[in-house]
Amino acid sequence: MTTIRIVSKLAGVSTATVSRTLKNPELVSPDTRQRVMQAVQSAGYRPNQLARNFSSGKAYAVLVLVPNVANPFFSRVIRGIEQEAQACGYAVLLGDTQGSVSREQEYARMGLTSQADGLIQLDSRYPFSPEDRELASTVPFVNACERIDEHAGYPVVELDNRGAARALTQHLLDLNLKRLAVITGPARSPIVRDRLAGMKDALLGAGLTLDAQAVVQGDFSMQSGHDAAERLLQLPERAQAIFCMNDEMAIGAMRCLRQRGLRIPQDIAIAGFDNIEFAAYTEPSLTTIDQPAEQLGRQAMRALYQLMKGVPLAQQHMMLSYRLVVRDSTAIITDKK
Amino acid sequence: MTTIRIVSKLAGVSTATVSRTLKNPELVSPDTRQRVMQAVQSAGYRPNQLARNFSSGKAYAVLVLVPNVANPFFSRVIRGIEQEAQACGYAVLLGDTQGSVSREQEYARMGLTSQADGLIQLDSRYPFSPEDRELASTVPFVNACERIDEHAGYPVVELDNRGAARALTQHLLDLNLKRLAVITGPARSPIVRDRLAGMKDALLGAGLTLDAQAVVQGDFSMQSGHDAAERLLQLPERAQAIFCMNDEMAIGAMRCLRQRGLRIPQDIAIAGFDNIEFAAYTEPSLTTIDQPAEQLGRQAMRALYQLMKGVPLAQQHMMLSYRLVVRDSTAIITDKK
DNA sequence: TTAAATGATGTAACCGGTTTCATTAGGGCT
DNA sequence: AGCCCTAATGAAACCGGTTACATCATTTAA
Repeated sequence: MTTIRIVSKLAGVSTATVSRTLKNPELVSPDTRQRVMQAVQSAGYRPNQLARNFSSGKAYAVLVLVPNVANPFFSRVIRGIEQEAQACGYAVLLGDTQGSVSREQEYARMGLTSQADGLIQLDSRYPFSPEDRELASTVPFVNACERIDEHAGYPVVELDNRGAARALTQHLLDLNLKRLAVITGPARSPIVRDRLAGMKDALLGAGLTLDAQAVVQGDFSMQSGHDAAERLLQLPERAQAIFCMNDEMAIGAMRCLRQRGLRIPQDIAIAGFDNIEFAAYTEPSLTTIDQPAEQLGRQAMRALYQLMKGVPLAQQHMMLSYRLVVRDSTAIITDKK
Repeated sequence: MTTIRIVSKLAGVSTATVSRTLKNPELVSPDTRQRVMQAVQSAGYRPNQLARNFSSGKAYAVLVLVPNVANPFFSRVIRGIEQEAQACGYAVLLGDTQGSVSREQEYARMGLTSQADGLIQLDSRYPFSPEDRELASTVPFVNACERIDEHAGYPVVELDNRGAARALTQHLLDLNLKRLAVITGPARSPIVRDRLAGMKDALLGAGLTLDAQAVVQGDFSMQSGHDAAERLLQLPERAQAIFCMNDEMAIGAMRCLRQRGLRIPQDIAIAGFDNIEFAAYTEPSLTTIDQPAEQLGRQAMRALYQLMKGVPLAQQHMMLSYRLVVRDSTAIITDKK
């Protein structure tokens, strides 16, 4: 391997000068600069990044913890993170935790060993193991999309989930649909609670309440949406609309409803959340809340970058706004008064 | 930061002994070992991975180049890579190239600067820039899913695309469908050519040929599938079945057909490729070729691991087998003779 | 004319592990 | 007792950059 010493010999200068030529050319006289560049060229020299990192004590890499890269929403968030990271001169280390706490903790350790300069967690858990907590307190950390439960205190970039759920519910109410059902995600998830709260906000405003039986839990998978819809159909009184807490579950639910011969939205309306690309291509197309996934990722990375530079964040809690996307799955004609 | 020297002081031994205790405990006497572990504990010592990497000359990281992480197929492949990498003690660096050659080359450079010990390319291009080629020849490299065009010579892990396309086409022919159309991907892609060849194999076997007009090019996006279907419908004679080279385009095409009031599969059958999760939830559900995406990823990572260890590969060309998944989009009842 | 400031470059320490080689102590054998 | 072998440990080099500090030449200011 060609090292800086070889190049310095070739150019007849010291290693310091070679280093300077490459990093701060303005500190070197023009003709020395030229001689060095010449030597770099002819030797095919590439500064060893490992040595640079070691020397600077930085890895120039951030670790992204995600429960599942194959999830269409998360993968978009990661895309956003990646773009911003690239722009900041950072590489992205991927940590697919598969929802496993131990894998998460194992990955998180990379923050303590300087393998990653910062962490972005897309799940609702503080990733460090209890015994690592104290050391971990100095590791730049940002939480995105999901909010960490517990006693918070971590920077978080998320959607206005409550507001979004409220707006979506209001949309359903505006269609004169009064008996609403909801397919939630895992109960431990703070965003599920936020969205539920938003839904109740809107119902309350209309003088309605949510029947406990009409709240069914899923796990954000299509299959679970399908199963949840099945359970909802067994209730004595059929809901007029189902609000699903992500698009995948809505897609699963829609399939179940169609199999039962129900027409969407005439017999029952459906709404999702996220606005994944497929939502526009379902039959019927899916009304949903658009989450600016890439934006969320970029914003999280930007915040992390601040932290890594040692700049305190202007605000710990960054909330991005949603957009209601009305499509055919709630296309009901009402006579507006 | 706690360093190995601090720990060595604490334990009253040399740094060498601390290092040995952590990496080769059997070289250290039991009571020294205990004393060192004690010191490690009380100091909260974590060996700096940056220093380890530098010292060993390895980054213990592999770079994955992907045109788009948000693609459901690629993200599954990445999942497979990640799992296997984790098992091999390697981290995964994500390089989303967005199809841009320059981003690709910029990332590939990480292989030359020791930031990554190996590369996996999921696109059909050799990622190094022309001036880097010579140096790059020593960088462990594996190509997966897509095959690099040119003068090959790189290890590749891919599906038996030709066989799969042949089987799928045969399935359509068995349903007594004779006028077939196809929505392809970008013409430069070798897998597109392979699949086209497989399709022609089957047609030839049935004494049929593919009408040049019935071959329409897409770009693997849903929108392009929609548009391509539109074009196919404008042909004088309507095809009886459309073979789409991925599921997304099939989904786009299906949407177009339904908008035109055509029934699937009665009026026109549809088949996709990949078997992404959504294929089972479309209306009607989609007949497709199942690609073992995670498998492809794992296999690619395993091959790369071999190369990084310096073990030559038993075979340069690894082909995984497909599985035909018949669903409703080709559910046509035929009277079997 | 001389002191001080500036610019260009070199020397060598440094980052935090790993590892080679040397040294020492202890055990077994003749 | 004397020798050899092995196990345990330490001293120090090393990995390849970066950078603080020293040095020297040249210019500027007084």
